[in-house]
Amino acid sequence: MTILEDLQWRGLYTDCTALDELTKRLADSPITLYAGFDPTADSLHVGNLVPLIALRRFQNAGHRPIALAGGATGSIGDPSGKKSERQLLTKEVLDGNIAAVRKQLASILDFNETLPNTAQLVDNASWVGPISFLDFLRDVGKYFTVNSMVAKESVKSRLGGDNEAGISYTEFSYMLLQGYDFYHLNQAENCELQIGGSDQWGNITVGTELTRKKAGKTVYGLTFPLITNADGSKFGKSEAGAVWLDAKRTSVYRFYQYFINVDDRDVIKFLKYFTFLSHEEIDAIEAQHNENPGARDAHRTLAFEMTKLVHGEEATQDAINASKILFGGGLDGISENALSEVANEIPNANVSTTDLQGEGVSILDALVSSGLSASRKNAKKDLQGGGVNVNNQRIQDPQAKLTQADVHFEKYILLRRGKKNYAALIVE
RNA sequence: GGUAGGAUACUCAAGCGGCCAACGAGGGCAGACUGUAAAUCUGCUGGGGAAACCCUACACAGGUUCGAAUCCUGUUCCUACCA
Repeated sequence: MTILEDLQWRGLYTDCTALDELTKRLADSPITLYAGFDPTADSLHVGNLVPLIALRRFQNAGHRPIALAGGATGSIGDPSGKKSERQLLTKEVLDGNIAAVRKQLASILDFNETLPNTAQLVDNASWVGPISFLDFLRDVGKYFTVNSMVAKESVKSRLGGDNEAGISYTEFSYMLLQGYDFYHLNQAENCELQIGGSDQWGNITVGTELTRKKAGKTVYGLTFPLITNADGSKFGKSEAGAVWLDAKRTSVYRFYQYFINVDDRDVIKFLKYFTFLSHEEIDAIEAQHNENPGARDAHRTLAFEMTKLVHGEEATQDAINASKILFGGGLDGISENALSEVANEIPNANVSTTDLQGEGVSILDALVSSGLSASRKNAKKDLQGGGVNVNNQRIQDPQAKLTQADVHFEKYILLRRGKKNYAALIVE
């Protein structure tokens, strides 16, 4: 099965600039391809994984992937899929973001230099930066009519009668920069294919056009569908915000839990999108899932594979162990080791022994300091609604105090809000 | 530049000078049912307080009034029509 057939089977194919030609080209010999990542934050999030993993799929198939960190394009702001103008990032923020994102790109792709198709990281600021505005207008701008640019979806949606948000000249120019990247990579690295989400179609075709017009060469564009959740919510967002790849922003435990909680209707789709499992393996999981969805085997596999890919095997095992304990029943008979492991995986806060003695610590304060509730007021409502558990026992009295009696192994108190939000108080 | 209209909580959106911490919808959170799923039903959704109640909020700054999200003045920003 070819790489394109694999992508199609996985539902990762939306469009291609010239499918038949690309199919032939890929069959012919290894190709160099790239995908771009704009450093809009100091970490990638799970939504960025599709193109990144796709690069890896190509690499596994013998092709040479280039991950582009958009130091230049990121400073402009991509209008694609945005309803309004974006806030520009400062140079310092951008530099910090690029450094952080680079590391994450590097963890998914194989940078082993002994490979003939070792991955490569580039920053478009290195070639866009030196170009003068005048040169850019003459060498790139000249190849495009405003008419065709205005017709792109990313621009059109900002010009429509109802949407008066408008678009700045800066963001309008974004597509030219991205198009120039493709041309540059074709010249410098013989890159012949750009991949990206379907919202990137317009930007990608600017690149294929520019390369054809300027260099007389045919290069290809390939897009994936945008990931959607069955319930209409945004993929990659949890109640705590985006699900980041950086463990400091989204703990490994939370990352694992995000995938455990995926809607049944999405789980097989996501296995295809995100994992490197074979078709046979996925088919088997799907059969099992349809047979007995309550077993949640598909979810467990998805969460395991994803967490392992991003955070490594060891951290994943810790997250799984913590999940087993927290969702496996009561705390009775739990060992000190197990509890301590759990306490370190989930959000935690400290309390002092002296505070627990005598009067004790107000349950409300504990909920707030552990981050489970936004305010005392809120904590009270959670409490009265029956959503708060201490050591897995429901507490409803807002006056309740935590004392030494609640402490396990002289060190831990386990708090829970709702069904799945845990936090640990660590006594010191 | 002229004229008219608008700015309300996460979003949309209602709001008679007192009964407005502000209708309703969506979203979110929680409870029940479940499988850490979906659907459904119920409650909650500014902060402090055990509570009575207090504080902060309806673009910003002032004013009228016993009392303002609601009336007046100025400012800023948006929108439509005209130029």
